[in-house]
Amino acid sequence: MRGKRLGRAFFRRDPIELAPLLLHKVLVHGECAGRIVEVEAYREDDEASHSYRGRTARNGTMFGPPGLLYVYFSYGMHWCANVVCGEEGRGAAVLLRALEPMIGLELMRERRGRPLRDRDLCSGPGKLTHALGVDGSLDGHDLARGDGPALVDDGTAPPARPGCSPRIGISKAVARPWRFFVEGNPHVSRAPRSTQGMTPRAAHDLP
DNA sequence: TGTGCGATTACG
DNA sequence: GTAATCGCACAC
Repeated sequence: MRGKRLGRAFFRRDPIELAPLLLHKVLVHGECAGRIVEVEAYREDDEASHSYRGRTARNGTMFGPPGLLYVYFSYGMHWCANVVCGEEGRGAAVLLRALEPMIGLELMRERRGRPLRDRDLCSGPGKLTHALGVDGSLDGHDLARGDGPALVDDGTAPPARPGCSPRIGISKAVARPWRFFVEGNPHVSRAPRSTQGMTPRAAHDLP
């Protein structure tokens, strides 16, 4: 994987600004790598965010410095990975929802344990962590330095016009269109794979 | 100390 | 459409 590891300054932004910038960056872990094609922004003043009611045992990592990996256990079965962002102590993060597999597809298929098409390997937040071997032991890992998982810029620019839609699987703040994805990419987790004419700017005025 | 439910997935 | 599966957050 040729490219440069993203440093802490890159992550020191509002999640709604950072989220579309993460599209086309590459998540690297061990022998596997995949290009980010779908993310969701979660702000601290956002009822759908784990950080909305302040720091707890589960979400402590969200309040750490930007660039930490926040990994939590979902539905008693799956791990989900986020990138902590904004100033330290804020409680903002971007959820990684789908990757386009690039390297280590056979290992991904082996981990996932099913005869899957490429597009089924990492097309969901629980799927991508499983495929890349990311679990709770990596909660709090610093993506900005050292070994282990990294976010890499391989020179591919983010999409000029990312898709934008409401976030998936939440029951609060459902109208906020803070899910961003690579329009038309087959590795995106699920419909809508095309934008609904929403813009993140408009979202700031939504309940 | 009890319990409802979730930033999901896979299968019928 | 819905079972699986369990830790967390908050009510009691």
